[in-house]
Formats: sequence, structure tokens, C-alpha cells
Amino acid sequence: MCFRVVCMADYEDRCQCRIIHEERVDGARSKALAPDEVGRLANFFKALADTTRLSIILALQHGEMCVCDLAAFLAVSESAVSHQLRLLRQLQLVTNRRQGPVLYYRLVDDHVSQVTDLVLEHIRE
Amino acid sequence: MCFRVVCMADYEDRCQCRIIHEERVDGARSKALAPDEVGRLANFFKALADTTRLSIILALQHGEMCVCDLAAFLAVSESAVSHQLRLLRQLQLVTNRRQGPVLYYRLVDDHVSQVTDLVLEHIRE
DNA sequence: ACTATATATGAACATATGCTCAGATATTAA
DNA sequence: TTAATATCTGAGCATATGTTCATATATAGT
Repeated sequence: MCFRVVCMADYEDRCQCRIIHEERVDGARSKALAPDEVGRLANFFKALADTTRLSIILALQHGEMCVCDLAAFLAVSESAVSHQLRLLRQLQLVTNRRQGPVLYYRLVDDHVSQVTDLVLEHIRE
Repeated sequence: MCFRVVCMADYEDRCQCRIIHEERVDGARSKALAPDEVGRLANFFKALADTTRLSIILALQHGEMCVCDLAAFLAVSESAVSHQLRLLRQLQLVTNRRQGPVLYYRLVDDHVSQVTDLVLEHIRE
């Protein structure tokens, strides 16, 4: 039932890995997303994988908030919030508007909320 | 415009944090999910936040696969795959069926796929 | 200009995470 | 029962990650 095959040279010539169902592996490869896309997908999930950042996202779903309000809400330092907001900004998930010295952060669009809602349904069932 | 308030005693009496918009902070608190739910949400996202685990999930969307096929597909060791599969099992995202010595892994349901599809749309737009 | 407020940022540090390696377990065949 | 296959698991290790602390920047008021 099982047999050994050497990996295709164009894959990884250092690995002599076992493959039981070559056709499944080939099928998975042919249907696989581009590595670049997998990376961007993972980065999106990384943004939500930390309770501080996730709580920021969830809080902003109810309206914009400034850094120190978020810090108070989350009970963490403003510096920590600021660092995480930068990450979320770089990922284009949040943006801000300045009013005097205060920066009000908000979600860029409702895509993230759609995702959190969907997962929340899954969690709760 | 700005004023200082001391945090509510029941929140964190050690922190004398600044709050600009007390009503927004209170609003966020009243609408906030239970910490337990936030944690479970974050754990779900953590599962997809690593390219190895994400690739496993994406591969299994096209049908069940065994450990060594996944390892060949991902070009990582079988041990690494096995460790990650355990995590995904604990999170109830994947399950397996044994056929002789071979364990075939599959997704428990299509919730994860709905999520990855949704995020993929977001990524691609 | 000087001060205070609001936020940002870099470095350091402690913890979390993912992989490797060695060895354990489970199943099958001889 | 012995050997081989397929997978699992714990410990160790290197890297990634999140927070803190000190400091820098930006804006507003005096």
C-alpha cells in the first residue's frame, strides 16, 4: 500500500521525504495559493491573534476612539496600545484622524468586522 | 476639552490612567465581549496565524490528507506537521480517521473555509 | 518661547512559539 | 515476536512577539 518516492528535484533536493499518495500531494500543489497570498492571509490572522489587538478591533467596531481611551479600556499602557495600533495601521486595518493633539482611530472598512462576526458565530455554536 | 479622572476602583485600582472620553470608554466596556470569548476568538485566529498551520488548513479544503503527504506538500518535517496538527485538533478545527497505520486528516466543518474565503476576498480586492 | 498634553518610537527584556532531534507508541506483516 | 511503517510526543533551542521604559515628536495654550 505504501511506497517510497524521492521528492521531485525542483521541490527540495535535500529532502528524501516519504509520500504515500503522490496524486494527493500533486493535487494539493496544483490547487495551492501563491506563497505570497498565504503569507498575506497569515498576516491578517496574526493581526487578530493577540488579545490586545483583537480587543482594539472589537472596540473600534462601536465607533472611533483615541489612544488613551483605548488604553484605559484595555487596562494596558498607552505605549503598548500605540505599538499595536502601528501594526494595525501597517496592515491597513485601522486609520486615524487628528483633532488637535488627539488621534482618533477607526476601522478602515467593515471587512474585519465581518470576519470577527463569522468566527464569533462559529465559537458560540 | 481634556480632563483627568481616576479609573473606577472596580477596574484596576493600580492604574491612574488618563481618560479623555469617559463615555466612550464606558460604552466600549458595556458592549465588550466576555474576556473568555475574546480569548477563544484570539485562539481561533492564532490557529491560522502561522503559515504552516494555515497551509495545512488550506490543503485540507481540497480533501483529506495523511501526515506524510502534508509534510511533503509543505516541505517541512513530519514531526513539525504532527505538532501543528495536534494544535489544530485541540482547537477542534481538524479531525482524523485511521486506516491501518495511516491517519487521514480532514476539516471538522466548513466554518474555517468560510473564514479563509472571506479574508482572501479582502486580501485580493 | 515655554509648558503641558497626546502620541510615537527605539531598545531592552521576558515570554511565547515553532522547529529539530531523539525516542515512544500504534498498527501491520512476516 | 520481530521488523517495518506511520505517527506522536517531550525536551531543547533559536527566533518571534509583546510589553516596559526612556525619550522623541506634534499640537495647543499661555
